[in-house]
Amino acid sequence: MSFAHLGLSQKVLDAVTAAGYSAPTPIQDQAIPHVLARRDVLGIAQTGTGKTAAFVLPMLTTLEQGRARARMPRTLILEPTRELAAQVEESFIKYGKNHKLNVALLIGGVSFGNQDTKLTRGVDVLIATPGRLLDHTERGGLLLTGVELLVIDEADRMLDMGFIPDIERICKLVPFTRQTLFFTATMPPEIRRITEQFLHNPVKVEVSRPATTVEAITQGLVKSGREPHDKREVLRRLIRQAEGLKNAIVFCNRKRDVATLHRSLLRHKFSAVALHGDMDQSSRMTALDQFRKGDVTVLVASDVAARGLDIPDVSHVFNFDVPHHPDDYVHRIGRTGRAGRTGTAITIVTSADHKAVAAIEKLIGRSIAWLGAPPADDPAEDDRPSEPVRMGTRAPRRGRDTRRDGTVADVGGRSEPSGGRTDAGGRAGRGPRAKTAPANVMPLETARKRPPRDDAPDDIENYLPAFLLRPVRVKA
DNA sequence: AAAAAAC
Repeated sequence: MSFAHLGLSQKVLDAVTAAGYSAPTPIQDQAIPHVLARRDVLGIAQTGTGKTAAFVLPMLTTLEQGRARARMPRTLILEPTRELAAQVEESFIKYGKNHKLNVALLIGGVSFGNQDTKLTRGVDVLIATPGRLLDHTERGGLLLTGVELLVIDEADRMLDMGFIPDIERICKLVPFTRQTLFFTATMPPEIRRITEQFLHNPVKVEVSRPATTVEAITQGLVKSGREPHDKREVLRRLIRQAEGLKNAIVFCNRKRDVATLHRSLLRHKFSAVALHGDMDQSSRMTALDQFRKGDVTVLVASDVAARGLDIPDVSHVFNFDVPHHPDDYVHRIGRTGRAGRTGTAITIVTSADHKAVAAIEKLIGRSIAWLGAPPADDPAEDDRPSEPVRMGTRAPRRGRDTRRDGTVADVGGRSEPSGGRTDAGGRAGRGPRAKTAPANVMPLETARKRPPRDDAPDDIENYLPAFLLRPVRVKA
């Protein structure tokens, strides 16, 4: 089997050969001839199946005829996240190296100016996330009336993210006569409805999911205490003791936990970057780039990285938190064990997570083995700072973005050196510490018969000024 | 229960 019989142009075939590919994947084999025949395609496939090239290659061939007009893109590709959009752009650059096509990326978080200049020059391929695309159309800088081919990628994820109304709006802005390529990993009823509405007599192309949860990935569960610092310690041991660890993605459920864990890992001298949706776009790009190139070993990420991201050679996935939705588990661990390689996925489980684990095991239809807790690899290992904490000349500001532990809620993925900050886990949840109440306030626990919360603030917030405890007369 | 995406 080769690419030669699919009907692709010589320019495209040359680029494919130059990229080192010789045989099409099943989805490429099945979809490309139909795309070239200008049929609508409903592709049921996940990332890792070669889905992107299945539309990029025939699009390049088709676009060799004709020219783009100002502000009227010839083709439009919709992606749910900025990273996926950028990934598709890279694919066009790679396979379009023998073409002179204008490709524009319309995503949020970057300036309008450059995007607008490109649109004015005329683009053959427009790759966009829905929000920024609609923004451009509303400003009048973009007309979708010339779109000959529309690609809706990762449709089920768009649904999860609430993008379907946007997608419906966009579909109404492009000509009825366009060709539509629609890709989804699953077919929930809402997606089925959309396909009936927007596809005309589509060819259905379905490929089995790549070996994700089965043979390619070794899965395991590891017990941990519930406190974040317990989990961080378990994670560090897992990373240090992992066999054949080349690089790893660590997933957290929340963005701020991504930021905290990232800083903690840096403090412990791990080579790590963070990726989540509250980081500015250039930091997101840099982080992903450094991880892809192998400049850093660990990517700490939210679920923005769980689906679709193509990083072919991730040896380990660690779930710092058990994902709330079992589907997310499958997507997360699917970042490893790709492209015929094997991978390891280890999930840190606390006593609060057993229901979520049961839901995951039910979904994947098998139980996941419990691995023994990793032994301490260094007796001195604990969650304290690896060097004495030097306080800066100014006390850390306790503003909106600064938490009790002195860490900042989001550093935009920049690597902060370890000095000068207090340890994120140094005190977190270690139980009550000796109180030194200011003379004029009464300890809260004296005032109320309630033990201090584990995670209660250490300082003034833990005390109630005495005057507040005096009885107050309220007139009825 | 959270994340993602527009200024």
